[in-house]
Amino acid sequence: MSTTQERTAEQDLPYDVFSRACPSRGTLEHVTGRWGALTLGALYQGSFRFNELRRRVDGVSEKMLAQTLHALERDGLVHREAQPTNPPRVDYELTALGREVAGRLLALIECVEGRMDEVLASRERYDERRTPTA
Amino acid sequence: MSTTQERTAEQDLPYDVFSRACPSRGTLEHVTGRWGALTLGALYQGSFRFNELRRRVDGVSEKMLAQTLHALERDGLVHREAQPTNPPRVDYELTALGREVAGRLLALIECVEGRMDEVLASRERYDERRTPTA
DNA sequence: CAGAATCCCAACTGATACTG
DNA sequence: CAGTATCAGTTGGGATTCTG
Repeated sequence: MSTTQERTAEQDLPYDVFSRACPSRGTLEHVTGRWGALTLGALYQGSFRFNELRRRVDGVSEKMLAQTLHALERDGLVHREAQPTNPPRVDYELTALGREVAGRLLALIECVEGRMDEVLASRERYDERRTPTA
Repeated sequence: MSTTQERTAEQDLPYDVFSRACPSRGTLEHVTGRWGALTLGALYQGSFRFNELRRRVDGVSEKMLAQTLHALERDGLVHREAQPTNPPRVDYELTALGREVAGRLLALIECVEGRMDEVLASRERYDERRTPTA
């Protein structure tokens, strides 16, 4: 083990997502994953029931939404409020922490959406360049 | 077209990532995907060669890094500068667009990293609650 | 060094069906 | 309504090998 601690002079946060073993990687994936991101984005608008969310997040399956909500709840980003009525009613909403994270996420999403024209144009150029002219 | 435009009072961007068919979803996934996010984050620090990036993004395989860089280059977020020398030298850096996106992404990453203690605490509480006391 | 190509397993994902 | 359980198809992703 001659591994010298190659500190890359970034910052001194206790967690470093660039490191393979950091737990923040897992959370980041829950947040940025396909359904995690959209779910957080949807919940930024308010409180919703399970099937309301399913409709808002177009294309998500029951299974994936449940799984996503579990992960986000476990990470403390989403609060699950279940009423023991019949039929059952369960509401999901962001926690304070979740709202913070979702805010940054929304900023990112809006940034990407706002620049999609550039992205699409770039793609065309890229594909053209590679297309065999023959 | 009897579909009533349920405008959820969001904004009038031409792209809506919440919609299944929107191309912004794909780009968002390139950006937020496991390796996409870390790669953009790493490139925010400067220009790097292929293997330098591999070292910075701990755990990424050659294949995934190449694949990730292709997608980001195609989307116009990363610029690839290849010098026809021998041995070859290729540098990757963010485009102006890429820098913008990466900036928001970094804000998100730092937010998550800075709150990991809360996340970890939440996880413990959650797991405890579910653990059969038996 | 910078990558492309191949192989292959594991994980993600989506229907479907079922339960409280 | 709010999920869980199961199964099958697709993709993700790592290790290895090969090329310019």
